[in-house]
Amino acid sequence: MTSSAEENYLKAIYKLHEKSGAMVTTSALAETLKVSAASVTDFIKKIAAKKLVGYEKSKGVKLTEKGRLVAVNIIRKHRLWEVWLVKKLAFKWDEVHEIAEQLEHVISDELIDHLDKHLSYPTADPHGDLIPDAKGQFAKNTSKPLLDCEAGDKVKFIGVAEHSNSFLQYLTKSNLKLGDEILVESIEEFDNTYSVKINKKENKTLSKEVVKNLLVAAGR
Amino acid sequence: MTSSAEENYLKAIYKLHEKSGAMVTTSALAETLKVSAASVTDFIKKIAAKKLVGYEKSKGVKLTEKGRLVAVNIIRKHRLWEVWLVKKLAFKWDEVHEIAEQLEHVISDELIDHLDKHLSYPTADPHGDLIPDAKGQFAKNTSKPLLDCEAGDKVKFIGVAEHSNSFLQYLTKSNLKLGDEILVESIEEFDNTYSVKINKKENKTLSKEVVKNLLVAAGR
DNA sequence: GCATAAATTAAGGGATACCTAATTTATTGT
DNA sequence: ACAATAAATTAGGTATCCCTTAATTTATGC
Repeated sequence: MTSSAEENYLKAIYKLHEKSGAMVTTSALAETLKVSAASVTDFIKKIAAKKLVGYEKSKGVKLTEKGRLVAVNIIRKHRLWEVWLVKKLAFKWDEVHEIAEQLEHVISDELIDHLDKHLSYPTADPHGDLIPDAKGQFAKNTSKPLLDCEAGDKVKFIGVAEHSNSFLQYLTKSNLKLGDEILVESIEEFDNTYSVKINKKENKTLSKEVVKNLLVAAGR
Repeated sequence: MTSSAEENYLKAIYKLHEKSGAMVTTSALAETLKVSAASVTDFIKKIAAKKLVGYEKSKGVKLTEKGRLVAVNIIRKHRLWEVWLVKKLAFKWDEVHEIAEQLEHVISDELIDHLDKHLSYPTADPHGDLIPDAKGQFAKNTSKPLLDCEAGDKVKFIGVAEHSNSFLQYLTKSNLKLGDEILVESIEEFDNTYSVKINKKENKTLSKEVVKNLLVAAGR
């Protein structure tokens, strides 16, 4: 049995590791989970005793295979619920995170299997984040930031690297949606502002901040 | 804010009151919630302090209007989730209770509103139990036990008075579903066994135990 | 190697929901 | 009416969970 708190710690460790590739530090966890470092050390000892993480004192933690499975399963549930909320319940992509945060802790593998089927086995959530399969496997990630593109590139908008409501709402307001085709017409070298054409129609200028957080795949 | 435990107490009080019409006793609650009577007395004091129940020492409790709203809202959520599980996720009617028991505690009125709409505002759950509206109002209950019918009556099977898996599975095995037409052909006076015809086709013999728990409405 | 930052230990707090045992209060049969 | 019995309450805890501050130890950067 894993409690919600445990699941949240494991999820946080997974995501922090994903970002840095290294062992996850106590302070990073304290920061993301909004608790004191002492609480983190405490809690880590508990989940280490359960073999969910490997812990090297003063160095940090990393997930064991067992812990990784729990974390990935929570991520799977979270993302499937988000798909459901958007696709079936007509929520906006900036409205689903908090609700999915609760739904992800509901226990029933059967439920998730049925939900997965009901949604026709989606591979990405409404923000383009990949959904691992029931065995914890992710499809290969083919996305890169639009910032890595050059003038002349024609790509497809498939995800966001930043999930804040304000960014999501900015995109909505700008009428940018997953699936849109983006043609890079020119890049201002001075400030990395991108001039792009969306879906062969609309011209837009995107700041570096935005371009950094738009994830795209080679268009075709 | 109400915790899951509180919600479960309120729901239990609601249902026990519904059954007996009287104040709900400590021992009845202890029995349904599988805790000691002392724990119930303890807990009751807490929810009484929150004005969720009226408490008369040694007499019992009843819901205040505030408590009734919380209870009815939980019942609403539970039943809507059950509808969803059966209608959209293809669960059987004997598989949904435990899952709904978890989902009912997820907090978000918006979520429930959207779910309600997604399901086209159902008025009954998969067992025929009425679903209160967002204001806590139930439609008028028109059902009665088949036991109250007489030979010659033609009625419609619209609910069950007993929710155990074994009874639900018995009905499934017997190919009896909500919506079926039941014509009472004869009643054995000795043991209250009913001979009925289902959907103008199939003849069945139903024991008193079964007949007591089949809820029907005047057919037409 | 020392100053600073990060992590850990020690000691404990508060919330939640539960328990047993002892006692009090109600109910019921005669 | 009252003794016997059943129901409810009080007293006095326990366990778990997850969190805290303060003090100390361990690592790291210059």
